[in-house]
Amino acid sequence: MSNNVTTTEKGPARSRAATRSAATPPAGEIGLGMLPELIGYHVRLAQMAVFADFERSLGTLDLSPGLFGLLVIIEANPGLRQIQLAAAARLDRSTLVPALDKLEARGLVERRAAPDDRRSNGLFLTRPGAGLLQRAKAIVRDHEQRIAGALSAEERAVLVRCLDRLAPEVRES
Amino acid sequence: MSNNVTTTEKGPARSRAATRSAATPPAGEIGLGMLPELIGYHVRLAQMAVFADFERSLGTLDLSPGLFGLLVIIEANPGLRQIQLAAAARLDRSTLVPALDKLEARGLVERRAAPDDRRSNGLFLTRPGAGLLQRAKAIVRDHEQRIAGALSAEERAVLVRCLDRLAPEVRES
DNA sequence: AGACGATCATTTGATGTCAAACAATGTGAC
DNA sequence: GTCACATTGTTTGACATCAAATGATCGTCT
Repeated sequence: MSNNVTTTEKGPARSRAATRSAATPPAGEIGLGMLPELIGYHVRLAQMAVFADFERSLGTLDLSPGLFGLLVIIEANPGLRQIQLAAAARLDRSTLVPALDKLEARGLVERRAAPDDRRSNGLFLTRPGAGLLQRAKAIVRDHEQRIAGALSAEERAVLVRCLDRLAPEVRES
Repeated sequence: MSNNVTTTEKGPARSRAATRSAATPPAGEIGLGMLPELIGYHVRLAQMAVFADFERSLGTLDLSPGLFGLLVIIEANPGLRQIQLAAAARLDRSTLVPALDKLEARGLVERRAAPDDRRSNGLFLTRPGAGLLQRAKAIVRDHEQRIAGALSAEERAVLVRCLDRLAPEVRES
């Protein structure tokens, strides 16, 4: 079965093939059209490269960039509610549930019933969680130097400032 | 309610809470710890903001940023093989399959059996696909102006050059 | 020619994400 | 006080993505 698709058409589509020679890239290279003119394209490539290195670095601790971010925010705000953590981490609150389940199952985070509101949980790092986070932070600082090593301190500052000014309409933070 | 924070801890967590005052956010605000010091954090926020605007802009044409990119690359390289498109778009070839299924179902793209290799398909824009892409490109140019409107041409160039120099070790392109 | 490994598209499974629906709880209007 | 509505965490469903396995085909080596 396999080929569901087009396959054996021979008819009208043929004419389009003629245009091909005109737009064909120089040789074995693949053209990207207007994509390199778009800032979002470069942002996406940078994001993928940075995250790949981030993930590889923290792999030894079995932490993803997302989980690391959650630990950092919880450490900075002990007792945080899930909905607040979701907002701070830019995640949907439903996305947070399995992530916290994982962290809690590993004994890194605790959900304690909030005293004033029985709907919500207060989030806390356990002692092992705090310890792991310290090691993770050191690794992340190394990672930061590695990925931004080609940029001077001033260039990094300029980069961050430009990034923060992108798409101001869409940012609610 | 709001202030989750310090307040009602009594147990062992208290010691940690002590260190907290140093890093405590001003008031009802939620602290982010070291995250804002990380370039990857700002890249991620920028990516989310840019893609949100991108998606909103192209929503009228029912195109996602990813599908738009595929159309652009196919237009620039008629007859491209799926594996080549996957590499150019930085997608796994298995991810490409449902995406092309969608584009083909909408009559925007054609998979034609390659003449020289019966394993692979040549990808082509249909006439409606090319027409839709032209409209999408115009929308994307508007989007580009909107998201980068706060940056001068020179700043944009600097931004892109800095982005492209991030994580050089991980980039194979 | 035949056989073995490589390559291409696809299928399947696992994961991360959002959105909608839900139950429990809180808040405000009356 | 009671009832309607809002909020919190969770469950479920849809979707994008990667990775591994599969079937068909290609290339090569002998």
